[in-house]
Amino acid sequence: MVNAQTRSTVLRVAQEVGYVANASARTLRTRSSKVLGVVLPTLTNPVFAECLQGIASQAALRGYAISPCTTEYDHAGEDAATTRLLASGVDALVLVVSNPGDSAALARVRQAGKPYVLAYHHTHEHACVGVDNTGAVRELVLRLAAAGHSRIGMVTGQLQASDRAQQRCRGYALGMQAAGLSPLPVWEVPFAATAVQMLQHHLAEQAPPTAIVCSNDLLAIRTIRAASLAGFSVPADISVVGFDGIAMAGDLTPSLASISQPNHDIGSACVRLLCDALAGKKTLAAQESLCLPHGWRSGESCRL
Amino acid sequence: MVNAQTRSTVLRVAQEVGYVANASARTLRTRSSKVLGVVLPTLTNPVFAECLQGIASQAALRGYAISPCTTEYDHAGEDAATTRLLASGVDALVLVVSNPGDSAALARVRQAGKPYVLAYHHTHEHACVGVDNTGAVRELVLRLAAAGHSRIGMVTGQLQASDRAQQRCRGYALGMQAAGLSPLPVWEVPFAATAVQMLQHHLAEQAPPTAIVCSNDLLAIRTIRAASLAGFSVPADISVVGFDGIAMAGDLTPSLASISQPNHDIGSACVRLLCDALAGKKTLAAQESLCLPHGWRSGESCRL
DNA sequence: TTGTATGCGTTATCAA
DNA sequence: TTGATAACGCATACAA
Repeated sequence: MVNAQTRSTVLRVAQEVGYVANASARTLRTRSSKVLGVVLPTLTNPVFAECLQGIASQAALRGYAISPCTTEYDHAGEDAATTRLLASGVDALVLVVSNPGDSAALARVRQAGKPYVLAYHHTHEHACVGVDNTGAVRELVLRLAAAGHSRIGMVTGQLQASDRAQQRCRGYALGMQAAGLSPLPVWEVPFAATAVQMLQHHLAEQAPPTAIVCSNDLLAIRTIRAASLAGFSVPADISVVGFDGIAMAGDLTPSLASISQPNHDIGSACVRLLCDALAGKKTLAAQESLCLPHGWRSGESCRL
Repeated sequence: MVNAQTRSTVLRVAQEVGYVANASARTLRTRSSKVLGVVLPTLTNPVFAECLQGIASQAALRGYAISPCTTEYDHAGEDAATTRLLASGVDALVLVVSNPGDSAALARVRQAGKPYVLAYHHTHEHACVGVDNTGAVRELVLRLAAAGHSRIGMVTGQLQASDRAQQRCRGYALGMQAAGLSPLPVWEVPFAATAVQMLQHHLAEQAPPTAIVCSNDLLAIRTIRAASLAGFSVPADISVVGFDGIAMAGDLTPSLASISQPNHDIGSACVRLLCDALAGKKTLAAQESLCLPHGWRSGESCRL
């Protein structure tokens, strides 16, 4: 309700003097920052970087800025990141935590009363967007078994640092059971570079697996390296499969076979849920959770 | 200047009611947000993710939060990111742009009068923290020549999207000249997945190079794939060297040889410069620029 | 359609 | 050492 004449004049002058609205003042007054907080374990794992791209582009579409924070897989880091974001006045949060069950950070967010959604998780206690980790691995193990593999192994990162890893290991156990095979002990390795040595050591066992399922792509890359160092050829001696479907997988040699997650879509779906909730001034219910379909990215690392 | 008694009471009550200072109000009043803006091309290239880690940890140490933004190597993206960060009230900026020479974003920052520093760049017009791109490649080419390579090629991403790439190509030219070799035409490929096909096509030429220098590690990974698809063995037929020294390089098979940059340190050095400038209420001069030493990460991909 | 006053939560200034 | 008051820049409600 302003004269077109006046409007254009104001706009022109604003342009001329390079006026930009002060976000802090606006936030203070409106009690809404138009910023979404994002809590991720790390950005050096491309999975999360890809997801963040999805978050960023969708947020931009809906007129929101984002504020990403990493926890480095650390419990205290999760807490620090959430506290900081909450204090900075974000309107809502996307989180990837170690374990939603015992997360102090999550409790804090919940208490703050802001809408939030967990990415990559899968629990009935919170609104989540992810894939069926357990089902995906179970299905893969069955396919490997059908292809003739009987000694199928599993490699995972530190289980306590990720409920996703736990679910994937569960899928391994279920798959082996369904295939009538006896599961091998899961190889749990640290995130550090020592993982390769450790895997190499495991592979030196008599009768190593002929197929190895890894709980993420970065681990799969290290498993391939360990196999190579141990004198095995991939996939001739050992098939290796990852989980995540990071973009780089297809550029590796051998190309990496992987259960792929729609990382970009997981991110954008999270933002969509949050923005819809914010638009309706509602908080997000666990019922709103989305289980997105996983895919299969075939690759030379796996004989199937 | 407050009674210790009063102080503790206030602190206790604040704790009890879960008081957290409102960042927007504080920023509005003090005209200082204690936030550093970070403008990066992308986070799906691990180089920048690693650098961001360095930025984040150093910033935390100095009591600053960070606000990262990606441009996706887009000129308009640079502009949008900078505008947004400036409006959001950051105290200073770390930037990685396509080309400092013609960057509208940089002009904007400069005009805003906030301290800023360019990461990975190397120019006398601005405060920079980076490595000697040209010298590093030149030196490598000489070493390759000394090892008996005479057909040495160069692969780069889109030159206009990165002055670093331009400087590295220049290093290639200088190195070939110094070695008394005639430089081959530089292979410039897009960031897209079609890069592999393109490289494969190039490699099908009669007498392909026996050594290829790539302007970054992601390209080197694709070059190795292209070589493999074209029927060449790395490094038996072709040696491949990257640039960046991303952490993952050592986990690949073959492990990737690379000119390594101290990505973490580049990030933390940027923050150190900015915080010192902020503490002294000064702006940053180009004289403050830092040229950090590059390294050589040997790897199986290169016969040297 | 335009102008004016008030308050968001904090810090800084000044008086007590 | 403490308490009261103004101002940061914006949005809103209301008056003109």
